[in-house]
Amino acid sequence: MIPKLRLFNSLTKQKEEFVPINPPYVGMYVCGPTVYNDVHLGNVRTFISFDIIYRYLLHLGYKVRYVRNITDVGHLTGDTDDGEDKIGKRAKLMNLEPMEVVQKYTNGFHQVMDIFNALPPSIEPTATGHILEQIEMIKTIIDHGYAYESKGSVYFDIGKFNEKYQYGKLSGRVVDDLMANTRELDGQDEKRNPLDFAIWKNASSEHIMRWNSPWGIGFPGWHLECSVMSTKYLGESFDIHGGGMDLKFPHHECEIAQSVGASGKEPVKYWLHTNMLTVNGQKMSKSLGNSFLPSELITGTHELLDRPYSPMTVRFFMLQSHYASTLDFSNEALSAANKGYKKLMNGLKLIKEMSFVPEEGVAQNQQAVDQINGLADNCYRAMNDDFNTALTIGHLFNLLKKINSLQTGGLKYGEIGQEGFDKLKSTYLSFVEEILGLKEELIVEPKNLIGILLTLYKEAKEAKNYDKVDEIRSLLKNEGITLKDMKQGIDWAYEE
RNA sequence: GGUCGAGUGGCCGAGUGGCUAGGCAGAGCUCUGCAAAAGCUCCUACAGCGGUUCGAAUCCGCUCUCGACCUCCA
Repeated sequence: MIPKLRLFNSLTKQKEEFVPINPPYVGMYVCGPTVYNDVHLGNVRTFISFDIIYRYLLHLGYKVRYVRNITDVGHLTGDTDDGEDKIGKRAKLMNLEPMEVVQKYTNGFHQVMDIFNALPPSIEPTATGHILEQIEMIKTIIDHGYAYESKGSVYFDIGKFNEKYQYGKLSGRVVDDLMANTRELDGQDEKRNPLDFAIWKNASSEHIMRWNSPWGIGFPGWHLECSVMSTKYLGESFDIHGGGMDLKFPHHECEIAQSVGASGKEPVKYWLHTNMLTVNGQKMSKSLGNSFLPSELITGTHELLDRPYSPMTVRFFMLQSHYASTLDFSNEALSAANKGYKKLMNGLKLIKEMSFVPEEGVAQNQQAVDQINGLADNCYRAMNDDFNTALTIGHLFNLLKKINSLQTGGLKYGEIGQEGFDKLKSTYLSFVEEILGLKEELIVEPKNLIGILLTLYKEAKEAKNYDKVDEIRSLLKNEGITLKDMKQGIDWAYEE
């Protein structure tokens, strides 16, 4: 008996059985990137974590609508209200339209997701594409009495909200404590309470990204888009909301407040938070200057790297830890992951080519069959326990031993029988490829392989081994490659 | 300062009361034209101190160390 899927709900701080609101449909919303510059590996980790969750839910047969937004409204660069926003600033710097900046980094983000083999979400809405809906939600929140206008901006009224609801319950904050700890910030005089946050912000003259609204020209608050787009595509209450730990407060807290303020309903059943990727024990972040870009990793050009690492190596490395644990990024750990990943891939290559061979006179080895079945169950058990990919991989390595033993003859096909073999093959394939999203990376360049064949061709020719010469020529011709014996030497061309 | 989390063998990293996690590195063996791969075996740890318990890495308390959030951040 394999226990059902359970996941750690940040809201209740407990592992709970996963029961969708409206099975077999599952709504999942994940906070996507702000596209004002390149995503780094810390960002990638979160998206890979949710990719696994998405893939596993699909594998279990759920009809998942996975919504991941693109934040393309520029939000303020710091805690001072100087009117400058990240995308606008970048646009000025690069002499581009803000939407060019947005497009550039959105494209880059998609490329990165692709090389790490993350499935695209079902819907990828943008904040700028939902300005009208955001204005509508602001109106509703104002109507409900949880927001007020002040000097062309609209603020969420935490004091009012907290009379009926509990602001801070997700991140464990207490409003009174927060009040005692607030700092002096610009623009606070517009607010009734320092904790109040902007859901619409009046645009200063230098602010490029701006829209008309009932409160004047401005732009929506950062937290609002997620409430709006999750509601639009998943409903007022949906199953899973995910994001990095660092978004828990204030972003997700504000999201809850806005959604509750608008609909009166609890928006999210299960909150999932991924932990940080660290470097030497410290959170990877741009401001600390310790972040790695995917491109620096693949080319090995980052100063902290002593060699390049492939995207799948990194994906595997990340899956060897649990999504809710911090993971430290280092050369040693990556090198170890690289070898482990290749070992797993060699198994994948083998099992794909293997098929059951009936053997006469070989007795079934019940222990081996039980081991295979047990390991297959363990893979599900591990994934069902809050998506424990690290443990799943451990079980896969044990299954791999069976595959290798079959290959070398240490274990006979007859011993495990057709059923045992099928179980081994289907489990390994579906967990490695479909669920963990790991794929083989053929690292050789086809042109280099052709070069090797040309060398053999040349040697055969020099040895006057014309049968071999003809064979090589004919084999290459089958692949659409013509050999050219010229005075200057041997070369090849695409067959015309 | 407030809130929360973490400290596991040479390294990474699972594990929440008793049962071999796993990977990498290291040692030995088998196989082998060479080389590799693979298989088998070994190395069996839980920050410190106390407590609960028949039994604790796992629960409780204290101490030390580290980190995250409290401001944009995956």
